[in-house]
Amino acid sequence: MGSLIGEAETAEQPLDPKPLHSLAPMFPTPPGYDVAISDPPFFYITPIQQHPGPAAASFAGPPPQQHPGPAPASFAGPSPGPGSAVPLKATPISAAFPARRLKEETSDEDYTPASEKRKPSSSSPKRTAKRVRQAGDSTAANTKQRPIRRSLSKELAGWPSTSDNPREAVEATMAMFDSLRRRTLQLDEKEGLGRRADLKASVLMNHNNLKINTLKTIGPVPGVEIGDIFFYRIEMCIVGLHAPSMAGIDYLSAKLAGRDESLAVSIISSGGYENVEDETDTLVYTGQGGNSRRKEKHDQKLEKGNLALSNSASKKNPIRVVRSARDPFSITAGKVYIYDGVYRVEDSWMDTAKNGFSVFKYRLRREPGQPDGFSAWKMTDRWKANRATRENAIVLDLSSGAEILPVCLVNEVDGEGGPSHFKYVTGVKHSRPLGRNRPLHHCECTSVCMPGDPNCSCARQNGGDLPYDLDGVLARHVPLLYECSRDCHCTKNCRNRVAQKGVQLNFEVFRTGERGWGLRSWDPIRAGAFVCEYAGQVMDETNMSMDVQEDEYTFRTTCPSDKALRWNLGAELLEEKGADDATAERFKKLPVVISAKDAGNVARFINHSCSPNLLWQAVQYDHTDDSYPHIMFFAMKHIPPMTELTYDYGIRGAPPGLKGKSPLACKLRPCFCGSANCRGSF
DNA sequence: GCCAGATCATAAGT
DNA sequence: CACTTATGATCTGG
Repeated sequence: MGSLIGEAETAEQPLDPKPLHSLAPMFPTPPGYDVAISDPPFFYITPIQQHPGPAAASFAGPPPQQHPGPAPASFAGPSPGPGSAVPLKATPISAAFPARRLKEETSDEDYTPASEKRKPSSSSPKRTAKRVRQAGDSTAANTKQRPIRRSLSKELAGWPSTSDNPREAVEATMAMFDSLRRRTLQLDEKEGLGRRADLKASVLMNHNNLKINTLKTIGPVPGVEIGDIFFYRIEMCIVGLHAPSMAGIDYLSAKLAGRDESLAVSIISSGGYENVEDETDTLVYTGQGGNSRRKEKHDQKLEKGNLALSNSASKKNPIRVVRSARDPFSITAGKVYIYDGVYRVEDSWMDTAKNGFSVFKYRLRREPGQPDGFSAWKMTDRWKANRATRENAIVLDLSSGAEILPVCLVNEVDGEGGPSHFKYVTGVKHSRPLGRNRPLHHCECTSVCMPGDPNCSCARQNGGDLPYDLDGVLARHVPLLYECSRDCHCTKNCRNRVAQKGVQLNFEVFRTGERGWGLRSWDPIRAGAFVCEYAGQVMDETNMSMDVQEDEYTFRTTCPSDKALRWNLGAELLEEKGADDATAERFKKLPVVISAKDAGNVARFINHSCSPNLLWQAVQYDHTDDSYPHIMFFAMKHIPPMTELTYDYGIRGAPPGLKGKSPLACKLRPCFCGSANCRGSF
């Protein structure tokens, strides 16, 4: 077997000295395939697609350069004209489901929720804090598909295309996927069929042509940046970073590559094999196969991904590498995948695994000059293990012990010694007692609240859904969210107690370039995860006199931004009713104003961005005056460690179309968020 | 009570 | 079409 590798290397030796781009024009284009060549070292190859959605039609070269060749035009087919690149216009979602009906064919009419089919014998559900799962799900129930009736065409007008702005397209695609996934999970759990919502969301994406970058590429994928994180393998398929849903090695087959050899394009090091992960610029990767949990173990063969990697060892083409880590906030041993840029195979050999069978080994070296990816994780891991190792720290705990985890204060930019004095508090203080005359809402659930329990009054208060999943991830942005209160009979482990438990992240307040102090986290934050509350003094706006200076430490609700409203897009598409519920009308402007000038928490350092990664969610649990809820921040997208946290401050003063305008028409401040769609001021 | 391994259904490719 | 690849969630046994 070892000689096979040797042969492959020897056979390719004559070609080696040439860089890939000089080889590229020599690739013949097989019938039925288009090969487009851009500047080195990237080229794009695809079979001609039957569904020439804009993803294929408008596919451009790696940013910022545009695709030079005429090849993309040949993908176009009946593609929409410029400016109308909406894949779903021609594809109503009714075509999307049922994705694949299994044997017991059911129509939407005779669809019965599994909860109604449950056997009486299984009526004693296991209720533990950790394994909260509806008992009695049958295999038959698991084959059911949730019907989706709405057409996507209306909602997806203006859907970003990869050619307009690849980054925006990737973010929108990720947001859509996770919104579909979270809502699918929330709905399925109620019926006891909450399995693999990630795959269900992916099928929906696929059948609506919502996947992007479907052409396999060598080198970077447009819009996917080094350091981007993913919480499911399937998320990387959807944005074209790594096509196989399971296999760790993605490659261009010989036929697709238009040559006599396959080439590896992407690998995922997910901990299933004995890979060497210590270094951040090299990786020793084990080939695939022979490791099945279901069948007998055997020697690895030089085929498929292994063969492609061996070919890449002699071709030296760039290979995207995804590393993985344990998700620190998942109670079910979830993983985080981190895109770490491109590597090249340096060496390959055969080895014997611990189980005695032979495996292929590949040493890959990271291309120099790329931004930090996985190495940032190693850095934050070190700081978490020993906070004193944080360089340029001014204060190791800005909260002076008020938070569960210390808040570091660092300045790597200038000579500022720290923010002006304030008192660190973790909650809000009201100037008058609130809703004392009404009893707190509460449920009678024993142990923990369960999805689908018709007797849980907290679920009823939240429109029949528990708002969070088992990991505390928010399913949807809602006008007002009710967590379980101190009068609820459930335990502190109930999944409906999330934001009330306070901050669980390792934060640091840091000096930004142009925006004063900012906030970021040493931990990864997944979309929907709770970040922090806006703490401070709650002001009564009606009594607020004009001379009360509104400053940078004042939180004021505005109508949620478009981005925050569109966070629910996927969820709305799963509803049988219209998606128009999610308009600004549902989110009334609240009178609550919070000043963090004299007293506050980390939230007072969160800067504005027109392209934010946080949204605020009104949450109630400790009083009954719904005009003055807690203001809780949640992640709108997956946020890698050390990324500045921002939210959209909204348009202050009297934005057009908004009634009940603020009496404090305050001066607009210039915006330095630097995003592509920056409004310029806020 | 915890963890490794078993079990199960699954997507997207060859 | 059969087969491979291995995930993610839960279940089971030591």
